Amino acid sequence: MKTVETILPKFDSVFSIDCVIFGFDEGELKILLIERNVEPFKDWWALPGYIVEQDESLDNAAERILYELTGLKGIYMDQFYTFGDVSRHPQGRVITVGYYAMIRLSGNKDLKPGPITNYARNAVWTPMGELPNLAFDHDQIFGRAFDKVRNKISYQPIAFELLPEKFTLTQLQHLYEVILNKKLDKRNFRKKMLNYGILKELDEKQKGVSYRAAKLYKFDKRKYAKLFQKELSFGK
Amino acid sequence: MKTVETILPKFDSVFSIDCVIFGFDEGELKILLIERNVEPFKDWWALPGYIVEQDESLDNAAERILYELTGLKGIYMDQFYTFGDVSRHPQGRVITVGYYAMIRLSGNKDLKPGPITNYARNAVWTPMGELPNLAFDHDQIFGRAFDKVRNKISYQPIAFELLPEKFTLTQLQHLYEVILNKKLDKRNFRKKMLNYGILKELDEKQKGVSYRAAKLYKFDKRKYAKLFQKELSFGK
DNA sequence: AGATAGTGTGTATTTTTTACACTAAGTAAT
DNA sequence: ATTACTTAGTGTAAAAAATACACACTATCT
Repeated sequence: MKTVETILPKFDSVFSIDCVIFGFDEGELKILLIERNVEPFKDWWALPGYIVEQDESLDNAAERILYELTGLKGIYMDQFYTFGDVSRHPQGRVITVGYYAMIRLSGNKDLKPGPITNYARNAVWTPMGELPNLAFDHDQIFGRAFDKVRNKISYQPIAFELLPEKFTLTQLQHLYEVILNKKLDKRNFRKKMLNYGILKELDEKQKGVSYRAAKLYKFDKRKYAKLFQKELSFGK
Repeated sequence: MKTVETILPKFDSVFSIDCVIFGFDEGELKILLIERNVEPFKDWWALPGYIVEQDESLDNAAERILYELTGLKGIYMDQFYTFGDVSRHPQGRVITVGYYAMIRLSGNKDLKPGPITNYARNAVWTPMGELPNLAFDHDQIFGRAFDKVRNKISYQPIAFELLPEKFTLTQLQHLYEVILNKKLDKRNFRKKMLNYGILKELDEKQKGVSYRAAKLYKFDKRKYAKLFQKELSFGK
């Protein structure tokens, strides 16, 4: 640390955004990590993040960072916490605002691989079970993001952001199970989910599976909006 | 706004803390507001807040601001959101981290009146029903803090931070009613609250009331710690 | 034709939440 | 000491929500 500080210029105060970008693919929950190509923490894996420009709001900065990295716009993002320990960055005072985002990975044609900049050599969707130690306090940032998501999924329909537009109830249940880290009862899950009345049953079935194909459903935003006043409770 | 900008020096980027300080007294929920004595928004009411120093963490800064204003330490504080719109401060880019705090007002001997500095001419505990329009985006900040508290009180025992150490069940219920903004059933409330097993019944009774005195209770931190893994649900 | 793998469905039990009203205890006034 | 007043304190029944649990069906593959 000391060496780094003396080699690199010091700066005063900066704010940055760090993003925990969740993706769900083939039943697996992943997050997008970049491999740093600059000091400090060169060669470490880290959460994608960047300095907030003078003329952009925090929300815009988060969207911009996500766009630069994935080519996607209009993604669900949510601010969850701000990290401001004095020495969280070895080069100076950096206060960082944490955002998480949720992306449909399966069959998402718009999704570009992260552009390789001089600060990130690599961007990789990393399964939750295989996370390396991250640079700075990013382990802590990730932990808090995941806590927030786990909590939020229980009362807000954010799971749908991770699924393809048409999905089966089993896929939905698996996603809940992965995030909540517990098995749910199939019959009870379906009963509850269908009872909310926010799913639209389609006339279509799953394709390309070597067993009985399941019905496909869609999240019904209209119906959800109507129920919005009442807090729902999912997956508990 | 334009005038202010031209009179006062511009600065680049700063982060600040703004505090929503809740107090509960005689059945009334209040927040601590200061009356600004400097531009911009001179003479307006505002949330207490200040610039974060280079060498202090966000949490420390929040504690410091609270201490300077009330003389209290060790108060329950919680970060709830960070506000970063580009033009939220007319003089430059100020990103502000919102914290809320909870203080027992009734009989709190340590509580000093806020010191009058050159930036705040006055500090006043203002009942929730009588809030004026606030400076900057402080209305919005307050709103989010209150939402957070309303939500948090339903599953975490933060209400006790606002009550005196010894309190009656009716006082506790009133506090929930004020925060949740709805009447609760007396029998159901008591049943539920006592069932959690986190209250300790004392051998004492309320004094100085002109009617039958109620039993006093204490929040039992030990028992709560044991139950902590389970999420509790209060007041729903 | 049979093996395989996941789909889809109902009921009984327990737990939690809700609704609801009167008596008891202490204080204050006469 | 009687009375009026005000809040404390208590239980039960009904409704709603959560849980536990197992098997027949259907599509595909060989």
